Amino acid sequence: MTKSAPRRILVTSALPYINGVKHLGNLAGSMLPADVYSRFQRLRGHDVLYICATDEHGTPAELAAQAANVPVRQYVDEQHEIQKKAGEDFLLSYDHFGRSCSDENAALTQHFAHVLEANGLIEERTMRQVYSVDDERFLPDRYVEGTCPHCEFEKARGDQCDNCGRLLDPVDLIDPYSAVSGSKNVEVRETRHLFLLQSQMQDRIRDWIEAATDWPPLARSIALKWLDEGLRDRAITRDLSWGVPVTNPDGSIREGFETKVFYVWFDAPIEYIAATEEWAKAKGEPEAWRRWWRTDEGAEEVDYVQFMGKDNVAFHTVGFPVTILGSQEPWKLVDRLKAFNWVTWYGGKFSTSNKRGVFMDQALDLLPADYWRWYLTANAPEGSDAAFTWEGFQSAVNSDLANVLGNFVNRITKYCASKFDGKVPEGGKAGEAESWMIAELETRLPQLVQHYENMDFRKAAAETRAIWAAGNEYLTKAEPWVKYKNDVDAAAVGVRAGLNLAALFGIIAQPIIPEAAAMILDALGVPEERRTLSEEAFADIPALLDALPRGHEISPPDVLFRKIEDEQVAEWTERFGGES
RNA sequence: GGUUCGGUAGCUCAGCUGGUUAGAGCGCACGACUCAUAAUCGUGAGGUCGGGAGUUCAAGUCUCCCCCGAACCA
Repeated sequence: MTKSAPRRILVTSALPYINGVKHLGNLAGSMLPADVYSRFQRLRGHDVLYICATDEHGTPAELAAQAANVPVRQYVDEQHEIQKKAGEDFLLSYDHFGRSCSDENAALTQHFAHVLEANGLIEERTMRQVYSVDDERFLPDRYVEGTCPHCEFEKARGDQCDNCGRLLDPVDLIDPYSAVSGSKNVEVRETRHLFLLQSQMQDRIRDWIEAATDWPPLARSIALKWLDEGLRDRAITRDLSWGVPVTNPDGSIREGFETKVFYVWFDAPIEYIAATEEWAKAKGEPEAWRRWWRTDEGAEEVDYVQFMGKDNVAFHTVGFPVTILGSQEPWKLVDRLKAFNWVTWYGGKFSTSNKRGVFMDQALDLLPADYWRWYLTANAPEGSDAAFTWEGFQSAVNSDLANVLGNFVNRITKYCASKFDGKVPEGGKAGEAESWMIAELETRLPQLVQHYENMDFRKAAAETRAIWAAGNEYLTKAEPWVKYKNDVDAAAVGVRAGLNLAALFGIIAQPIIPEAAAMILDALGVPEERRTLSEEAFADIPALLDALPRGHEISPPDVLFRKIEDEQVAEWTERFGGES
């Protein structure tokens, strides 16, 4: 048997913006699948580093702080803690949950800017931007509103007109006003900014993307589309106070940039690297991050997997790689990329600003994390947008978790407790029913592993469920309660296999529903070192049905999953406005 | 407007490079069982694979046109 060497796998999920607790759509489209994948690979025995962080810079953060009437720093501190807690409560197994406002990120962002400029990829240019006198600030495009020069729609945003759909330049708006304050006291001013000359990187990026043949179609097509349209040079600084200061290589503030910072678009992805530095420092090995990111220091052998919603694909396939490749330094680039569509909410989208949908903290007030994790994984928006419905959620929880898995564990452990003194029984010989079960596992377990490796999460969940369901079928075939009447040894085989199946079901459930899985495994007394999905663990499948030590004592767990009642669905539908 | 992705049983979805009677889960109907969270197991109900045309010995699976939906466009 070949024992494969542990791989080193770096996982990142798109950085949630600092502005408020994320909704279930955000969760399902990046953090959750990244977590499930990380857990799976750890259980395979690989060395996984899962990094995430809050994206804390930018105008929305400043304005939100202003609205809350607190200093920006305080606002982001508070919001970061809230999001960190929400992630922990959802059992997201980050190795580190960092912050893009860290010193590490500031230093690294400045470093990249210096290197890119030295390589001739950054230059200062003058641009014209709308300035709001009353707000005392330059307005980002979408914070300028006015009359569309094309269709005369009166509430066109500076970046695009919602009426005619045309892309706009905010300086072309008629009667512009500030969307921040409503003030019409705005004017166009000239301001100097750093531009990243993406156009010069066009060929390098195309070569790189065309070599990445195993990217999913969604990611590839988005990236190639951008390239086909031609990469544009882009301002990477903004007239703002909250962000990474623009410095010279010696650390002093760059002349003319005293009131400017880098644009979040530029510094946020760099935080993937910087957060790894934060992680390394926190664990007292300040250089440990380098072997994950520097290809000249060991990162060449790392598999780097990124998870994100489809809106982020362009930044990860084109924007960030321009920074990395343009630096001409040996940084790790993404190897595999998994993009998700949206979870929709009764015909529309989840929306943070409109408070549409269910948010992470609210969800956990209703039910434990595992319930949501299961539903959102089994119905992940992989192939297309996926509709969240309370009925679908109820059905997934009641049928898959309570009836198929929960009831299986319950029935076999209770029966063992009542007839075999709560001990894994001795005696008997495996027969036809066991052969059937083994054959099922021999085809299904490898498929399960393959689905995870392919990052097909819906299929992985479906296969997990099919294996659970096969356990119930097995018990029907083995029917120990019938055999018990005449042949206790024959019944013992079924109970023993059933208990071992329960253990196996807990083991394979761990990536998706870690809490319930742990309850099952604890109840059966499965030792930590056996809670693995490694190749060795699945090498001898017949042995899996007789793995628990005979005579070993088990205890039926408490109810693993409580069913969702129709009344609850009705109440939640009412409360969250689920019916449209 | 451009581009991309979808439109398959009541619902949610699988169906690589075209090839026997189009599949799964849920729901539904009927049956079985009783260890179990009225759980489980079995059987079934027969969907013009959005519409039209074409290529082919053969198309849900390729080509073209149309209709509907969604997303993206820095």
